[in-house]
Amino acid sequence: MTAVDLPDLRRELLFTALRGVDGSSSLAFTIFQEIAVGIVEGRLPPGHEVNSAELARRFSTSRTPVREALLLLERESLVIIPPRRRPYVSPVDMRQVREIYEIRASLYALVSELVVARASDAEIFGLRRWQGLLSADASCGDVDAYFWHNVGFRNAEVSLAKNGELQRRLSSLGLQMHRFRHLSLSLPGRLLHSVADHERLVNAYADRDAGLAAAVSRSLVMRGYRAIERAGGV
Amino acid sequence: MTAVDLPDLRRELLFTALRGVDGSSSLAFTIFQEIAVGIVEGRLPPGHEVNSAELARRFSTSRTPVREALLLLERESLVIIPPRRRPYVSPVDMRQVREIYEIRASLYALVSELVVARASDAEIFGLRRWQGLLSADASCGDVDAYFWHNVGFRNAEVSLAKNGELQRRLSSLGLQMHRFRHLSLSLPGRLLHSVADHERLVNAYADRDAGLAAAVSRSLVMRGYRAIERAGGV
DNA sequence: GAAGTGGCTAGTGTCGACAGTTTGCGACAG
DNA sequence: CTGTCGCAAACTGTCGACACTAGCCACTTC
Repeated sequence: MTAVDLPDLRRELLFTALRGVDGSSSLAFTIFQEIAVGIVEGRLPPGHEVNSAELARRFSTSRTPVREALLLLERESLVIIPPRRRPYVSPVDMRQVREIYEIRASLYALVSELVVARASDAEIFGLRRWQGLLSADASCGDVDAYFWHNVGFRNAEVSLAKNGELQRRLSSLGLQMHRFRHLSLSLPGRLLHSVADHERLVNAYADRDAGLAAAVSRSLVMRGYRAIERAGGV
Repeated sequence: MTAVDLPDLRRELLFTALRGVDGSSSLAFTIFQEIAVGIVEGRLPPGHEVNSAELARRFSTSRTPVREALLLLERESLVIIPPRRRPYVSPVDMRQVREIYEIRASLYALVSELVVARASDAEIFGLRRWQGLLSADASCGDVDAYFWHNVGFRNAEVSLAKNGELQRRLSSLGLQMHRFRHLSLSLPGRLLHSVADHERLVNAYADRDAGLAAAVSRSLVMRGYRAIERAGGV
Protein backbone atom coordinates (compact mmCIF):
# COMPACT_ATOMS: atom_id res chain seq x y z
CA MET A 1 0.00 0.00 0.00
CA THR A 2 1.26 3.40 -0.88
CA ALA A 3 0.60 6.56 1.03
CA VAL A 4 -1.69 7.62 -1.76
CA ASP A 5 -4.27 4.90 -1.93
CA LEU A 6 -4.37 4.12 1.75
CA PRO A 7 -6.76 6.94 2.62
CA ASP A 8 -9.02 5.87 -0.22
CA LEU A 9 -9.04 2.34 1.06
CA ARG A 10 -9.92 3.55 4.50
CA ARG A 11 -12.70 5.71 3.25
CA GLU A 12 -13.96 2.74 1.30
CA LEU A 13 -14.07 0.66 4.44
CA LEU A 14 -15.90 3.36 6.32
CA PHE A 15 -18.58 4.24 3.83
CA THR A 16 -19.25 1.17 1.71
CA ALA A 17 -22.38 0.07 3.49
CA LEU A 18 -23.71 3.59 3.70
CA ARG A 19 -23.32 4.47 0.07
CA GLY A 20 -26.29 2.43 -0.97
CA VAL A 21 -28.43 4.22 1.54
CA ASP A 22 -27.77 7.52 -0.08
CA GLY A 23 -30.11 7.90 -2.96
CA SER A 24 -29.68 11.59 -3.30
CA SER A 25 -27.19 13.24 -5.54
CA SER A 26 -23.62 12.07 -5.32
CA LEU A 27 -22.64 15.67 -4.78
CA ALA A 28 -24.32 15.74 -1.40
CA PHE A 29 -22.77 12.39 -0.57
CA THR A 30 -19.30 13.64 -1.47
CA ILE A 31 -19.69 16.61 0.84
CA PHE A 32 -21.08 14.30 3.50
CA GLN A 33 -18.04 12.05 3.26
CA GLU A 34 -15.63 14.95 3.35
CA ILE A 35 -17.12 16.43 6.50
CA ALA A 36 -17.62 13.03 8.11
CA VAL A 37 -13.96 12.21 7.68
CA GLY A 38 -13.06 15.55 9.17
CA ILE A 39 -15.18 14.79 12.20
CA VAL A 40 -14.07 11.25 12.84
CA GLU A 41 -10.43 12.25 12.44
CA GLY A 42 -10.87 15.03 14.95
CA ARG A 43 -10.10 17.91 12.63
CA LEU A 44 -13.58 19.21 13.34
CA PRO A 45 -13.83 18.95 17.11
CA PRO A 46 -17.09 18.41 19.00
CA GLY A 47 -19.05 21.60 19.34
CA HIS A 48 -17.47 23.10 16.25
CA GLU A 49 -20.09 25.06 14.37
CA VAL A 50 -20.49 24.42 10.67
CA ASN A 51 -21.73 27.12 8.41
CA SER A 52 -23.68 26.04 5.37
CA ALA A 53 -22.79 29.16 3.38
CA GLU A 54 -19.09 28.72 4.05
CA LEU A 55 -19.23 25.04 3.17
CA ALA A 56 -21.04 25.94 -0.03
CA ARG A 57 -18.19 28.27 -0.92
CA ARG A 58 -15.57 25.70 -0.02
CA PHE A 59 -17.11 23.03 -2.21
CA SER A 60 -18.00 25.65 -4.81
CA THR A 61 -21.64 24.68 -4.90
CA SER A 62 -24.88 26.10 -3.63
CA ARG A 63 -26.28 25.61 -0.15
CA THR A 64 -28.86 23.05 -1.20
CA PRO A 65 -26.49 20.07 -1.54
CA VAL A 66 -24.72 21.21 1.60
CA ARG A 67 -27.98 21.10 3.51
CA GLU A 68 -28.61 17.57 2.29
CA ALA A 69 -25.12 16.58 3.35
CA LEU A 70 -25.80 18.03 6.77
CA LEU A 71 -28.98 15.97 7.00
CA LEU A 72 -26.96 12.86 6.18
CA LEU A 73 -24.47 13.81 8.89
CA GLU A 74 -27.31 14.25 11.31
CA ARG A 75 -28.62 10.82 10.40
CA GLU A 76 -25.27 9.42 11.49
CA SER A 77 -25.41 11.48 14.68
CA LEU A 78 -22.19 13.25 13.73
CA VAL A 79 -23.86 16.64 13.64
CA ILE A 80 -26.71 18.19 15.56
CA ILE A 81 -29.01 20.60 13.76
CA PRO A 82 -31.03 22.70 16.21
CA PRO A 83 -34.00 24.37 14.51
CA ARG A 84 -33.15 27.75 13.12
CA ARG A 85 -29.69 27.64 14.56
CA ARG A 86 -26.28 26.76 13.33
CA PRO A 87 -25.49 23.06 13.06
CA TYR A 88 -22.57 21.92 15.15
CA VAL A 89 -20.43 18.81 15.48
CA SER A 90 -22.09 16.58 18.03
CA PRO A 91 -20.31 16.19 21.34
CA VAL A 92 -19.17 12.78 22.50
CA ASP A 93 -19.68 12.02 26.13
CA MET A 94 -18.91 8.88 28.01
CA ARG A 95 -22.57 8.06 28.29
CA GLN A 96 -22.99 7.91 24.53
CA VAL A 97 -19.85 5.85 24.18
CA ARG A 98 -21.24 3.32 26.61
CA GLU A 99 -24.58 3.26 24.81
CA ILE A 100 -22.98 2.63 21.46
CA TYR A 101 -20.70 -0.09 22.75
CA GLU A 102 -23.62 -1.86 24.39
CA ILE A 103 -25.46 -1.92 21.09
CA ARG A 104 -22.40 -3.01 19.17
CA ALA A 105 -21.71 -5.83 21.59
CA SER A 106 -25.22 -7.18 21.12
CA LEU A 107 -25.21 -6.84 17.36
CA TYR A 108 -21.78 -8.44 16.93
CA ALA A 109 -22.94 -11.32 19.08
CA LEU A 110 -25.81 -11.65 16.62
CA VAL A 111 -23.36 -11.48 13.73
CA SER A 112 -21.41 -14.35 15.21
CA GLU A 113 -24.50 -16.49 15.62
CA LEU A 114 -25.50 -15.82 12.04
CA VAL A 115 -22.01 -16.52 10.72
CA VAL A 116 -22.03 -19.91 12.39
CA ALA A 117 -25.46 -20.63 10.94
CA ARG A 118 -24.92 -19.37 7.42
CA ALA A 119 -21.29 -19.10 6.40
CA SER A 120 -19.64 -21.87 4.45
CA ASP A 121 -16.43 -23.51 5.65
CA ALA A 122 -14.56 -21.74 2.87
CA GLU A 123 -15.93 -18.37 3.92
CA ILE A 124 -14.95 -18.95 7.52
CA PHE A 125 -11.52 -19.98 6.38
CA GLY A 126 -11.28 -16.66 4.61
CA LEU A 127 -11.47 -14.93 7.97
CA ARG A 128 -8.19 -16.58 8.94
CA ARG A 129 -6.45 -14.43 6.37
CA TRP A 130 -7.53 -11.30 8.20
CA GLN A 131 -6.61 -12.87 11.49
CA GLY A 132 -3.12 -13.50 10.16
CA LEU A 133 -2.76 -9.84 9.26
CA LEU A 134 -3.88 -8.87 12.74
CA SER A 135 -1.33 -11.12 14.38
CA ALA A 136 1.42 -9.71 12.22
CA ASP A 137 0.43 -6.13 12.98
CA ALA A 138 0.27 -6.86 16.68
CA SER A 139 3.74 -8.37 16.80
CA CYS A 140 5.08 -5.33 14.95
CA GLY A 141 3.16 -3.13 17.36
CA ASP A 142 1.68 -1.30 14.39
CA VAL A 143 -1.45 0.07 16.01
CA ASP A 144 -2.69 1.90 12.94
CA ALA A 145 -2.41 -1.05 10.58
CA TYR A 146 -3.99 -3.22 13.24
CA PHE A 147 -6.94 -0.90 13.49
CA TRP A 148 -7.70 -0.89 9.79
CA HIS A 149 -7.21 -4.60 9.39
CA ASN A 150 -9.55 -4.98 12.32
CA VAL A 151 -12.16 -2.97 10.44
CA GLY A 152 -11.58 -5.24 7.47
CA PHE A 153 -12.02 -8.33 9.60
CA ARG A 154 -15.27 -7.08 11.01
CA ASN A 155 -16.60 -6.06 7.62
CA ALA A 156 -15.83 -9.52 6.31
CA GLU A 157 -17.48 -11.08 9.31
CA VAL A 158 -20.62 -8.97 8.97
CA SER A 159 -20.98 -9.75 5.30
CA LEU A 160 -20.89 -13.46 6.15
CA ALA A 161 -23.88 -12.93 8.42
CA LYS A 162 -25.89 -12.30 5.27
CA ASN A 163 -28.14 -9.68 6.76
CA GLY A 164 -28.08 -6.45 4.80
CA GLU A 165 -30.02 -4.42 7.34
CA LEU A 166 -27.64 -5.48 10.05
CA GLN A 167 -24.69 -4.54 7.88
CA ARG A 168 -26.08 -1.06 7.29
CA ARG A 169 -26.82 -0.41 10.93
CA LEU A 170 -23.47 -1.64 12.15
CA SER A 171 -21.76 0.49 9.56
CA SER A 172 -23.58 3.51 10.91
CA LEU A 173 -22.53 2.66 14.46
CA GLY A 174 -18.99 2.10 13.26
CA LEU A 175 -18.74 5.59 11.85
CA GLN A 176 -19.67 6.99 15.24
CA MET A 177 -17.21 4.75 16.98
CA HIS A 178 -14.27 5.84 14.88
CA ARG A 179 -14.37 9.13 16.71
CA PHE A 180 -12.89 7.62 19.84
CA ARG A 181 -11.05 4.67 18.40
CA HIS A 182 -7.61 6.03 19.18
CA LEU A 183 -8.45 5.71 22.85
CA SER A 184 -9.35 2.09 22.55
CA LEU A 185 -6.31 0.50 20.98
CA SER A 186 -3.35 2.56 22.05
CA LEU A 187 -3.17 1.04 25.50
CA PRO A 188 -0.27 -1.31 26.28
CA GLY A 189 -1.22 -4.97 26.12
CA ARG A 190 -4.49 -4.19 24.39
CA LEU A 191 -3.41 -5.54 21.01
CA LEU A 192 -2.31 -8.89 22.38
CA HIS A 193 -5.60 -9.40 24.17
CA SER A 194 -7.41 -8.48 21.02
CA VAL A 195 -5.39 -10.92 18.93
CA ALA A 196 -6.13 -13.72 21.35
CA ASP A 197 -9.84 -12.90 21.22
CA HIS A 198 -9.86 -12.94 17.44
CA GLU A 199 -8.19 -16.31 17.42
CA ARG A 200 -10.73 -17.73 19.84
CA LEU A 201 -13.46 -16.25 17.69
CA VAL A 202 -12.29 -17.80 14.45
CA ASN A 203 -11.81 -21.13 16.21
CA ALA A 204 -15.36 -20.97 17.50
CA TYR A 205 -16.52 -20.33 13.95
CA ALA A 206 -14.56 -23.30 12.67
CA ASP A 207 -16.10 -25.47 15.41
CA ARG A 208 -19.55 -24.11 14.55
CA ASP A 209 -20.05 -23.20 18.18
CA ALA A 210 -22.60 -20.39 17.98
CA GLY A 211 -22.84 -19.82 21.72
CA LEU A 212 -19.11 -19.51 22.19
CA ALA A 213 -18.66 -17.32 19.13
CA ALA A 214 -21.37 -14.96 20.32
CA ALA A 215 -19.87 -14.77 23.79
CA VAL A 216 -16.39 -14.08 22.46
CA SER A 217 -17.69 -11.42 20.08
CA ARG A 218 -19.55 -9.71 22.85
CA SER A 219 -16.60 -9.73 25.22
CA LEU A 220 -14.32 -8.56 22.42
CA VAL A 221 -16.39 -5.44 21.95
CA MET A 222 -16.86 -4.78 25.64
CA ARG A 223 -13.15 -5.18 26.22
CA GLY A 224 -12.69 -2.26 23.86
CA TYR A 225 -15.15 -0.25 25.91
CA ARG A 226 -13.46 -1.01 29.18
CA ALA A 227 -10.16 0.02 27.63
CA ILE A 228 -11.60 3.45 26.90
CA GLU A 229 -13.06 3.60 30.38
CA ARG A 230 -9.74 2.73 31.92
CA ALA A 231 -8.02 5.33 29.77
CA GLY A 232 -10.11 7.90 31.56
CA GLY A 233 -12.96 8.40 29.10
CA VAL A 234 -13.23 10.85 26.31
CA MET B 1 -60.20 7.33 24.31
CA THR B 2 -62.27 8.96 21.64
CA ALA B 3 -62.01 8.34 17.97
CA VAL B 4 -60.42 11.74 17.61
CA ASP B 5 -57.33 11.54 19.76
CA LEU B 6 -56.56 7.91 19.15
CA PRO B 7 -54.74 8.53 15.85
CA ASP B 8 -52.75 11.28 17.50
CA LEU B 9 -51.77 8.98 20.30
CA ARG B 10 -50.68 6.39 17.81
CA ARG B 11 -48.65 8.84 15.86
CA GLU B 12 -47.08 9.95 19.09
CA LEU B 13 -46.06 6.37 19.87
CA LEU B 14 -44.60 5.90 16.43
CA PHE B 15 -42.58 9.05 16.11
CA THR B 16 -41.58 10.16 19.58
CA ALA B 17 -38.06 8.82 19.52
CA LEU B 18 -37.49 10.02 15.97
CA ARG B 19 -38.57 13.60 16.49
CA GLY B 20 -35.43 14.50 18.36
CA VAL B 21 -33.36 13.22 15.50
CA ASP B 22 -34.93 15.64 13.13
CA GLY B 23 -33.20 18.94 13.45
CA SER B 24 -34.49 20.35 10.24
CA SER B 25 -37.59 22.43 9.95
CA SER B 26 -40.78 21.10 11.41
CA LEU B 27 -42.36 21.52 8.00
CA ALA B 28 -40.23 18.78 6.53
CA PHE B 29 -40.90 16.62 9.56
CA THR B 30 -44.65 17.10 9.22
CA ILE B 31 -44.57 16.00 5.60
CA PHE B 32 -42.34 13.11 6.59
CA GLN B 33 -44.84 11.96 9.20
CA GLU B 34 -47.76 12.30 6.83
CA ILE B 35 -46.16 10.16 4.14
CA ALA B 36 -44.72 7.70 6.64
CA VAL B 37 -48.16 7.04 8.09
CA GLY B 38 -49.49 6.55 4.60
CA ILE B 39 -46.83 3.97 3.91
CA VAL B 40 -47.06 1.99 7.13
CA GLU B 41 -50.85 1.90 6.87
CA GLY B 42 -50.61 0.58 3.36
CA ARG B 43 -52.31 3.46 1.62
CA LEU B 44 -49.10 3.97 -0.33
CA PRO B 45 -48.25 0.45 -1.48
CA PRO B 46 -44.70 -0.77 -2.08
CA GLY B 47 -43.40 0.35 -5.44
CA HIS B 48 -45.70 3.36 -5.53
CA GLU B 49 -43.85 6.29 -7.03
CA VAL B 50 -43.90 9.56 -5.17
CA ASN B 51 -43.64 12.77 -7.07
CA SER B 52 -42.00 15.66 -5.30
CA ALA B 53 -43.80 18.28 -7.36
CA GLU B 54 -47.20 16.78 -6.65
CA LEU B 55 -46.41 16.46 -2.95
CA ALA B 56 -45.33 20.08 -2.92
CA ARG B 57 -48.69 21.03 -4.37
CA ARG B 58 -50.56 18.84 -1.94
CA PHE B 59 -48.86 20.35 1.09
CA SER B 60 -48.92 23.78 -0.55
CA THR B 61 -45.21 24.31 -0.16
CA SER B 62 -42.17 24.27 -2.37
CA ARG B 63 -40.21 21.21 -3.36
CA THR B 64 -37.33 21.88 -1.00
CA PRO B 65 -39.04 20.77 2.24
CA VAL B 66 -40.54 17.85 0.35
CA ARG B 67 -37.09 16.74 -0.70
CA GLU B 68 -35.92 16.86 2.89
CA ALA B 69 -38.94 14.84 3.95
CA LEU B 70 -38.07 12.28 1.31
CA LEU B 71 -34.54 12.09 2.67
CA LEU B 72 -35.95 11.41 6.12
CA LEU B 73 -38.16 8.70 4.67
CA GLU B 74 -35.15 7.19 2.98
CA ARG B 75 -33.28 7.22 6.26
CA GLU B 76 -36.06 5.06 7.69
CA SER B 77 -35.90 2.79 4.64
CA LEU B 78 -39.50 3.55 3.82
CA VAL B 79 -38.61 5.08 0.47
CA ILE B 80 -35.87 4.40 -2.05
CA ILE B 81 -34.41 7.30 -3.99
CA PRO B 82 -32.49 6.12 -7.04
CA PRO B 83 -30.23 8.85 -8.38
CA ARG B 84 -31.93 11.07 -10.92
CA ARG B 85 -35.03 8.96 -10.87
CA ARG B 86 -38.36 9.11 -9.14
CA PRO B 87 -38.42 7.99 -5.52
CA TYR B 88 -40.71 5.07 -4.76
CA VAL B 89 -42.07 3.33 -1.70
CA SER B 90 -39.62 0.62 -0.76
CA PRO B 91 -40.77 -2.95 -1.31
CA VAL B 92 -41.00 -5.35 1.59
CA ASP B 93 -39.81 -8.84 0.91
CA MET B 94 -39.62 -11.76 3.26
CA ARG B 95 -35.86 -11.50 3.39
CA GLN B 96 -35.98 -8.01 4.78
CA VAL B 97 -38.65 -8.99 7.28
CA ARG B 98 -36.40 -11.74 8.55
CA GLU B 99 -33.43 -9.41 8.75
CA ILE B 100 -35.34 -6.84 10.75
CA TYR B 101 -36.78 -9.38 13.14
CA GLU B 102 -33.34 -10.85 13.76
CA ILE B 103 -32.02 -7.45 14.73
CA ARG B 104 -35.04 -6.64 16.85
CA ALA B 105 -34.75 -9.93 18.70
CA SER B 106 -31.16 -9.18 19.59
CA LEU B 107 -31.79 -5.62 20.61
CA TYR B 108 -34.81 -6.45 22.74
CA ALA B 109 -32.78 -9.10 24.47
CA LEU B 110 -30.30 -6.34 25.23
CA VAL B 111 -33.13 -4.13 26.45
CA SER B 112 -34.19 -6.83 28.85
CA GLU B 113 -30.69 -7.23 30.23
CA LEU B 114 -30.40 -3.49 30.74
CA VAL B 115 -33.81 -3.24 32.36
CA VAL B 116 -32.83 -5.86 34.90
CA ALA B 117 -29.59 -4.03 35.57
CA ARG B 118 -30.89 -0.48 35.71
CA ALA B 119 -34.61 -0.21 36.37
CA SER B 120 -35.90 0.34 39.88
CA ASP B 121 -38.47 -1.96 41.43
CA ALA B 122 -41.07 0.76 41.07
CA GLU B 123 -40.31 1.17 37.38
CA ILE B 124 -40.59 -2.55 36.80
CA PHE B 125 -43.85 -2.56 38.67
CA GLY B 126 -45.06 0.10 36.25
CA LEU B 127 -44.74 -2.43 33.44
CA ARG B 128 -47.41 -4.53 35.09
CA ARG B 129 -49.92 -1.84 34.28
CA TRP B 130 -49.25 -2.31 30.59
CA GLN B 131 -49.33 -6.04 31.00
CA GLY B 132 -52.78 -5.75 32.58
CA LEU B 133 -54.02 -3.82 29.57
CA LEU B 134 -52.62 -6.50 27.27
CA SER B 135 -54.39 -9.29 29.17
CA ALA B 136 -57.66 -7.39 29.04
CA ASP B 137 -57.34 -6.75 25.30
CA ALA B 138 -56.49 -10.38 24.65
CA SER B 139 -59.51 -11.69 26.53
CA CYS B 140 -61.71 -9.30 24.56
CA GLY B 141 -59.96 -10.41 21.39
CA ASP B 142 -59.38 -6.77 20.52
CA VAL B 143 -56.38 -7.15 18.21
CA ASP B 144 -56.06 -3.49 17.42
CA ALA B 145 -56.03 -2.30 21.03
CA TYR B 146 -53.65 -5.12 21.85
CA PHE B 147 -51.26 -3.98 19.20
CA TRP B 148 -51.07 -0.40 20.38
CA HIS B 149 -50.82 -1.33 24.01
CA ASN B 150 -48.04 -3.66 22.99
CA VAL B 151 -46.24 -0.73 21.40
CA GLY B 152 -46.75 1.18 24.63
CA PHE B 153 -45.36 -1.69 26.67
CA ARG B 154 -42.27 -1.92 24.53
CA ASN B 155 -41.70 1.83 24.59
CA ALA B 156 -41.90 1.78 28.36
CA GLU B 157 -39.54 -1.16 28.49
CA VAL B 158 -37.02 0.49 26.21
CA SER B 159 -37.04 3.73 28.18
CA LEU B 160 -36.23 1.73 31.31
CA ALA B 161 -33.12 0.44 29.59
CA LYS B 162 -31.77 3.98 29.82
CA ASN B 163 -29.92 3.89 26.54
CA GLY B 164 -30.96 6.72 24.26
CA GLU B 165 -29.12 5.42 21.21
CA LEU B 166 -30.81 2.07 21.58
CA GLN B 167 -34.17 3.77 21.90
CA ARG B 168 -33.67 5.70 18.69
CA ARG B 169 -32.56 2.70 16.72
CA LEU B 170 -35.35 0.49 17.91
CA SER B 171 -37.83 3.20 17.10
CA SER B 172 -36.50 3.30 13.57
CA LEU B 173 -36.82 -0.46 13.25
CA GLY B 174 -40.31 -0.29 14.72
CA LEU B 175 -41.49 2.09 12.05
CA GLN B 176 -40.38 -0.39 9.42
CA MET B 177 -42.04 -3.23 11.22
CA HIS B 178 -45.41 -1.56 11.39
CA ARG B 179 -45.74 -2.19 7.70
CA PHE B 180 -46.38 -5.86 8.20
CA ARG B 181 -47.74 -5.87 11.71
CA HIS B 182 -51.22 -6.92 10.68
CA LEU B 183 -49.80 -10.21 9.55
CA SER B 184 -48.22 -10.92 12.86
CA LEU B 185 -51.05 -10.60 15.35
CA SER B 186 -54.19 -11.57 13.52
CA LEU B 187 -53.54 -15.28 13.72
CA PRO B 188 -55.71 -17.35 16.05
CA GLY B 189 -54.05 -18.15 19.36
CA ARG B 190 -51.32 -15.63 18.76
CA LEU B 191 -52.58 -13.17 21.34
CA LEU B 192 -52.72 -15.74 24.12
CA HIS B 193 -49.18 -16.87 23.47
CA SER B 194 -48.09 -13.27 23.47
CA VAL B 195 -49.84 -12.54 26.76
CA ALA B 196 -48.17 -15.50 28.39
CA ASP B 197 -44.80 -14.35 27.12
CA HIS B 198 -45.30 -10.86 28.48
CA GLU B 199 -46.21 -12.28 31.84
CA ARG B 200 -43.11 -14.42 31.92
CA LEU B 201 -41.09 -11.39 30.92
CA VAL B 202 -42.38 -9.14 33.67
CA ASN B 203 -41.88 -11.93 36.19
CA ALA B 204 -38.30 -12.33 35.08
CA TYR B 205 -37.84 -8.59 35.57
CA ALA B 206 -39.28 -8.77 39.04
CA ASP B 207 -36.96 -11.68 39.85
CA ARG B 208 -34.04 -9.73 38.39
CA ASP B 209 -33.19 -12.68 36.19
CA ALA B 210 -31.33 -11.07 33.30
CA GLY B 211 -30.67 -14.28 31.40
CA LEU B 212 -34.27 -15.42 31.51
CA ALA B 213 -35.63 -11.98 30.64
CA ALA B 214 -33.33 -11.74 27.63
CA ALA B 215 -34.30 -15.21 26.46
CA VAL B 216 -38.02 -14.47 26.80
CA SER B 217 -37.68 -11.17 24.98
CA ARG B 218 -35.84 -12.81 22.16
CA SER B 219 -38.34 -15.61 21.79
CA LEU B 220 -41.20 -13.14 22.02
CA VAL B 221 -39.92 -11.27 19.00
CA MET B 222 -39.07 -14.36 17.03
CA ARG B 223 -42.49 -15.82 17.74
CA GLY B 224 -43.89 -12.80 15.94
CA TYR B 225 -41.63 -13.53 13.00
CA ARG B 226 -42.61 -17.15 12.79
CA ALA B 227 -46.25 -16.09 12.89
CA ILE B 228 -45.69 -14.02 9.76
CA GLU B 229 -43.78 -16.87 8.17
CA ARG B 230 -46.58 -19.27 8.92
CA ALA B 231 -49.10 -16.84 7.52
CA GLY B 232 -47.34 -17.23 4.20
CA GLY B 233 -45.08 -14.21 4.21
CA VAL B 234 -45.73 -10.79 2.84
C1' DG C 1 -23.57 50.51 37.74
C1' DA C 2 -27.08 47.07 36.38
C1' DA C 3 -30.98 45.80 33.90
C1' DG C 4 -34.04 46.31 30.15
C1' DT C 5 -34.83 47.76 25.21
C1' DG C 6 -34.11 48.58 20.51
C1' DG C 7 -31.74 47.99 16.16
C1' DC C 8 -28.12 45.30 13.43
C1' DT C 9 -25.89 41.29 11.47
C1' DA C 10 -25.29 36.62 10.37
C1' DG C 11 -27.43 32.58 8.91
C1' DT C 12 -31.26 29.35 8.37
C1' DG C 13 -35.57 27.84 5.97
C1' DT C 14 -38.11 28.46 1.95
C1' DC C 15 -39.10 29.68 -2.67
C1' DG C 16 -39.40 29.86 -7.81
C1' DA C 17 -36.56 29.08 -11.84
C1' DC C 18 -33.34 26.61 -14.88
C1' DA C 19 -30.46 22.96 -16.88
C1' DG C 20 -29.81 18.19 -17.62
C1' DT C 21 -31.64 13.62 -17.58
C1' DT C 22 -35.09 10.07 -17.72
C1' DT C 23 -39.33 8.23 -19.41
C1' DG C 24 -43.20 7.47 -22.17
C1' DC C 25 -45.20 7.80 -26.63
C1' DG C 26 -45.43 7.69 -31.40
C1' DA C 27 -43.44 7.21 -35.92
C1' DC C 28 -41.02 4.20 -38.70
C1' DA C 29 -38.40 0.31 -40.49
C1' DG C 30 -38.10 -4.63 -40.78
C1' DC D 1 -47.13 -7.24 -35.98
C1' DT D 2 -42.79 -6.36 -33.55
C1' DG D 3 -38.78 -3.99 -32.33
C1' DT D 4 -36.08 0.37 -32.67
C1' DC D 5 -35.23 5.17 -32.90
C1' DG D 6 -36.25 9.86 -31.81
C1' DC D 7 -38.84 13.48 -29.91
C1' DA D 8 -41.53 15.78 -26.28
C1' DA D 9 -43.11 15.99 -21.70
C1' DA D 10 -42.04 15.34 -16.97
C1' DC D 11 -39.13 15.38 -13.27
C1' DT D 12 -34.91 15.67 -10.61
C1' DG D 13 -30.80 18.15 -8.91
C1' DT D 14 -29.01 22.61 -8.43
C1' DC D 15 -28.94 27.47 -8.07
C1' DG D 16 -29.41 32.34 -6.46
C1' DA D 17 -32.61 35.25 -3.93
C1' DC D 18 -35.62 36.54 -0.13
C1' DA D 19 -38.03 36.58 4.40
C1' DC D 20 -37.59 35.69 8.96
C1' DT D 21 -35.41 34.43 13.24
C1' DA D 22 -31.64 34.17 16.79
C1' DG D 23 -27.92 36.33 18.97
C1' DC D 24 -25.23 40.50 19.87
C1' DC D 25 -24.12 45.18 20.77
C1' DA D 26 -24.94 49.83 21.85
C1' DC D 27 -28.07 52.72 24.04
C1' DT D 28 -31.38 54.17 27.33
C1' DT D 29 -33.39 54.10 31.85
C1' DC D 30 -33.70 53.33 36.74
